[in-house]
Amino acid sequence: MRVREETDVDNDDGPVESVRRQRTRERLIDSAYEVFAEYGVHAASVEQISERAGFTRGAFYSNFDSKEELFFALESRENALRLDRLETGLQSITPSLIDAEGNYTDGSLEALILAFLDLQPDDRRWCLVQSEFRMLAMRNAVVAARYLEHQEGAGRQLAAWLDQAAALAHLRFTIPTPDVAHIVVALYESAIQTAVLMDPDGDDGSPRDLAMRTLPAIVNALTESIAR
Amino acid sequence: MRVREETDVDNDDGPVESVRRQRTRERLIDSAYEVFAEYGVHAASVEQISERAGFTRGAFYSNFDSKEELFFALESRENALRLDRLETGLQSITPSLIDAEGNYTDGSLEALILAFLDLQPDDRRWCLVQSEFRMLAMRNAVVAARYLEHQEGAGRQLAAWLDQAAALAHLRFTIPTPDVAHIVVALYESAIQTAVLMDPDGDDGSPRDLAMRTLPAIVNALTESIAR
DNA sequence: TGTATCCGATACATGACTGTATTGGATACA
DNA sequence: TGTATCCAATACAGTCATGTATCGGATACA
Repeated sequence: MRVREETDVDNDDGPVESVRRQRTRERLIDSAYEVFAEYGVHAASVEQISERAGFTRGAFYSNFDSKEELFFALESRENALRLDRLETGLQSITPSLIDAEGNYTDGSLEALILAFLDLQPDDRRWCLVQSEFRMLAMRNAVVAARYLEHQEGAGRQLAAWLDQAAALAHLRFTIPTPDVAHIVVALYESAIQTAVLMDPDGDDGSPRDLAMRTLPAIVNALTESIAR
Repeated sequence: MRVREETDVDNDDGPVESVRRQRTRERLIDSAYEVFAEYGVHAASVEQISERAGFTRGAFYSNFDSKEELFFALESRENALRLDRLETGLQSITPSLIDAEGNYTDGSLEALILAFLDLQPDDRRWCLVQSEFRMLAMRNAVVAARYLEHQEGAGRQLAAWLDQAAALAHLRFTIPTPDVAHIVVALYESAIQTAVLMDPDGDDGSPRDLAMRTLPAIVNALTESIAR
């Protein structure tokens, strides 16, 4: 039976996990991120992933039961990270809507949308991995539930922020805010995908033109000012 | 050397092709449509595809060089078919914008958008296969060129129709029409994907709610009436 | 009906990936 | 420094898919 080591860290999932083991897992997940993006989940082999992480398959099977489990671990880690970033990012750009005297700056909702778009690191890798996850979800109800849950979480967060920003600007949306959030997300994702398609090697964040051009216009068109 | 048979059909690609061979190819493509949608291009095996078509792998390798070639043949066939359907569909719904006396019916642009959405057979299978193709394209520049070419073709067609419909209704778009077309396509595809995610087995065409709800509102918000 | 050609079926060789069972080096701690 | 435990490396067996080379039945046509 395993005896607890002093360096062990108990973070509530599973009984106990050594730091060494945690590091190995992290490196495997990092590697999986690259390999999955490059070849796809199905085409990637356990050996490729292990090798790129500097291990053999032995290490892999000592830490994960299957390639799919590793993929889910990758998704969990990245989703949590991005949700965090979204939250802090939205908080950081909201204040720019009102100036020092507490007056809202007219027409700046569009500017906020642009700021929001700039928050998103449009990582080619993330787009690919996310697309893989969506495909998996479209064929498996359990995975779909996971996918939709995260998607809705992000959507709610964005909707809440949109409501707050609109209120500050004395505006209101002419369609339900959650729908606006969905539109923003859908157009943003479509734009990222198109960017990846047009420039498969580009890691620069520039070619999100479509979303940058159209989203502010749409959001603007979908608001009306509140009589106060 | 092959001697031309009377039943042969020469349709300009490749020298000559017997009807028997054509039928075999069609059946293999039909089968591939199902199997690719069910398991994905990579997970599907040549044997699965051949078997479901009622052949062995011998037939497959006699007709295609690789699984990928078969996939491209499938895409070509379906893309052509759908582009055709889109064209005739758009033509058939435009006249409903003006009544017998030649007067345009007010506010019916939204109705046309709804009619357009109803045109699209939101096939779960097609969504899956198309997603597979997009993924392949995101990893391969040659495939990407193919994908974008078709996408732009459909976009141009839709944009032209939007312009025509707007003109009949004495409206104009406040952003470039191609952008409007992109928005329509992006939101529509997003809605289909969500529908597949929420109901993996459903073949009924109902849950495109998001697109149905929001697109008319967006298109309406992005138009202004022309002074005449 | 006879025969040449076509085309799909069959058999085989090969390679790749998986998962497990075991080993040996590294690590933590007295 | 000694020792128990851990964890990744290694070796191995088994499965599955691929692609090719060959065979034999079906088809077209005289």
